[in-house]
Amino acid sequence: PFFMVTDSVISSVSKYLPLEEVEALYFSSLFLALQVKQGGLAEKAGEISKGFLYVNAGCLMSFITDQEGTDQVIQFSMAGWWTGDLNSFTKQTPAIYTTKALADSEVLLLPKISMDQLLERFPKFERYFRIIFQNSLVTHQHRIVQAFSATADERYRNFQQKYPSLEQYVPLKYIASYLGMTPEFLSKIRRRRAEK
Amino acid sequence: PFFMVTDSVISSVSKYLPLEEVEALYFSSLFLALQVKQGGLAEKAGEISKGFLYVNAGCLMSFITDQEGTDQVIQFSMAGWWTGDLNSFTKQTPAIYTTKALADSEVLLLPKISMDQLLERFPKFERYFRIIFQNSLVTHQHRIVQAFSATADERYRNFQQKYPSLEQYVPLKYIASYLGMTPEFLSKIRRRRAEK
DNA sequence: CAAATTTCTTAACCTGGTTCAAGTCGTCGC
DNA sequence: GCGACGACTTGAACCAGGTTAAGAAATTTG
Repeated sequence: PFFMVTDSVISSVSKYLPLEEVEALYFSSLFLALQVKQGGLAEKAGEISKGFLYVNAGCLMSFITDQEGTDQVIQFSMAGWWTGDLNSFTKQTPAIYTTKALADSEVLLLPKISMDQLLERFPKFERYFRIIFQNSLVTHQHRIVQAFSATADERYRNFQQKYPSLEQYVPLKYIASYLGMTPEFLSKIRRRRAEK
Repeated sequence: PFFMVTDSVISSVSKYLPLEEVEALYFSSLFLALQVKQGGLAEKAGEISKGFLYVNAGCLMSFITDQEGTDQVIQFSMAGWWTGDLNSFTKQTPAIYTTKALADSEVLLLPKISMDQLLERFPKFERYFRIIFQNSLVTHQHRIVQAFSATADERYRNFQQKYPSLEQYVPLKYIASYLGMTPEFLSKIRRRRAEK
């Protein structure tokens, strides 16, 4: 093919390791491209993860639905990020997260078996995933610190700074949930700010 | 030597990859064993991480000291766990966490250069760290969900269930901090429970 | 063992954030 | 083009958890 749907993942990997053409081709062949319409689901809570998800285009979010039926947003995933229920993927147990498209999106699905095969055949990819997970871990640690020590207002400010693009097309109620507050309170914060 | 201080890390690695003797020996040689007395520091905020830390014996905790001088506990680390300021280690920038021994402890320090050398010489170790980080990421995700959706009481319950051993020798005020509440409130929870 | 310091608890009061209920606005299907 | 639904806001009552200050236990120190 003259242009491939997997261009973006390949260049993401190439940032950390030089790839031979065979490796790149084999890697590419493992993915399944999925078109997910806005509002559509890439992964459902209760089902076993079909694969680790790379966001090629668009924007998704993962959330948990608790006993009372309220959604708790865990993360937003933009183009170039990996997403999905990592625990379900790793252990092939039912997922607790649902991953939903916030805009029409293209997702590349890397099935568990394929990833296992990849790592066996070309162990150098271990390095790529090691780095991805290591970086993600640092981000998660920061988020825990923030969750406990920052006020709702500070959390919102940091969010805006970190993801300026997101606010435009993600409904505020999801942002509120991601930041651990009610939509009503986020609304109050916004008004307080507008007044000054 | 007839018995080595690095036995425990090696067996941790062996859980995920079979090691040849040369590899094990080389790996062992990279560590620096540190004895840290109760209350002593393995790593200081403001200084650049001297290495990634493996807890061989004892128990430590990592915390941030904020502007007002209050400590916010990020994590406890028991024997067999890795700890330290991962961001400082990775990028060799000043640490924001301080890591302190809660009991007399033995810590194995793996300097950044040594880890880089290790991964270059024996790339199979990438796999070990990939798995370690991947698992840790799952744990961190769960903690974020909890931070936002569980009450103080629930968080304390989960903590007791997950780390039954810790409560005995960690001061309650640190547990309170780790769980994102004040020591006074934790005290209140404990009394409410005792009454029923 | 007594003094000093740290940890833990108690209680009164305060506040950031939630809940609930109502109302406005945009937008989408028909 | 209007009915209906979802997104956002407003306000009032309420509550989980924080703050402050003081005292009781426990632990360390001399």
